[in-house]
Amino acid sequence: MKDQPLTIRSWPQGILHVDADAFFASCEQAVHPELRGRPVITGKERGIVAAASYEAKAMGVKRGMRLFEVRRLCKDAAILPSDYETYSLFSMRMFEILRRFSPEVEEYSIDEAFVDLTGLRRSFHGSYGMIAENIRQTIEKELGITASVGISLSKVLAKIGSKHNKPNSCTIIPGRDIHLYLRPLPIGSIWGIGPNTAAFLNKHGIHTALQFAEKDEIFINKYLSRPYQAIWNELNGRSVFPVTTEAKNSYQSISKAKTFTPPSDDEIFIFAQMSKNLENACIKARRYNLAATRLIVFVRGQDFRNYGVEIKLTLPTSYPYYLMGALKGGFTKVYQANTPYRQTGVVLAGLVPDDGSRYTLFDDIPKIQKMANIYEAVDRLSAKYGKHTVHHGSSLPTKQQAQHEGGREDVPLRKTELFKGENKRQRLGLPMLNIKI
DNA sequence: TCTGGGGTCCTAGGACCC
DNA sequence: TCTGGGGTCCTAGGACCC
Repeated sequence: MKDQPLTIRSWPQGILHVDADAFFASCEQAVHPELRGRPVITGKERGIVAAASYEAKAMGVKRGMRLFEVRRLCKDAAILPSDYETYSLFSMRMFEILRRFSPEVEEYSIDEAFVDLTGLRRSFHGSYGMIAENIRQTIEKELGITASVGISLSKVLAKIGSKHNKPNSCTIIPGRDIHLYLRPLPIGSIWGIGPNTAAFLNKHGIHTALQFAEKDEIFINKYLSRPYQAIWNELNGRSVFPVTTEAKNSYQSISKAKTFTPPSDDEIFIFAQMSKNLENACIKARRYNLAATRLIVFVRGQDFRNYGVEIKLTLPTSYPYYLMGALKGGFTKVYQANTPYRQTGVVLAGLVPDDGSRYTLFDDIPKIQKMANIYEAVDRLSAKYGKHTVHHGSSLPTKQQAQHEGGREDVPLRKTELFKGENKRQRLGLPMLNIKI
């Protein structure tokens, strides 16, 4: 077999998973005490439920539900726009609490973390279960939000634990009890097993997590790829996924997509959405000092399928000015006239550190330097006066549309000299800067 | 069930080389 | 020109996650 054997740690682990309960909604309730005990929903800005408090869930509200449906289900629901800055603060404070217990904390997402407690029982004078319960209580006491924790021998088992008795729960899964927890769980509910793999396993008579865990290694290695072999080991109490401490400070790719309701077949409008996506993605890339070597342009039609092309860039860049030509080219390939689209998106891929040293003999270095200066200024202005204070003229038609829809971008626009003849230039794919005053 | 906006990693297969 | 073995790199696309 060409595959390397999986590395399995041979000593017993104490892996904790922390999962905040209805995180966004809980943060709102912690900040606004008058909302406690009431159904709270966030996601107002997108028109769908991003998070629902347990009071709202009890009334049948689900993630992704349209807000008009929510209003029908519970009239007294507080529907709020998502306030990511506040949630990030709560998130950081939660991680800070966890680091008091162990330096090995993996910030898995805004509301989830893994903590490796292996070897710490002695210093806390108690069992892993007691440490876990202590962590849960500290979060509740200090942050005013609740979390569910699970502790076991591996990350996959810890995840099962935190989900077991949500909300506000602490579940310990010792090695000898693993089978009790796995028996009732459908295989598709296991972290890392999606609908496709679940369907495949069902065909082989595997329906529960326990049946999967009990399957012999020969079967697992013959029919499944490495990630699933790893899950199989983890379910059997053999830890293979390490708790990774490094904070995320880079990206493989950066994407931006926007769905519009209703769908549109207006080429100018759709391209403007693209252009805006590109600018947003570039802003993020510049913030992390990254430059793209590939640009992916895609649209999604009413059939919910994505149609995209990938364009290789001659020079790594994070400046829309240099990407506008590629964007236009990609768009022309992907866009079909008289077809309604519901979404556009771009992906900046093949990201490399933007150290400014990647030029060839033929590049116009003074011009590149000038662009760098311009965008540096753009980023500074945006930081000071808000996103898109300065943007490309080709992104403008989205604003007009937003006004029609009564969207949030209702700042009146004043056209400057630069902005004249927008459509013509835009059709030609010429990049432009438009200054919003 | 198909909600929306981010992401990651893995694998198979082709191109190319010796 | 084809035969065969073997390796590496890249890309497209699949599958999952929150």
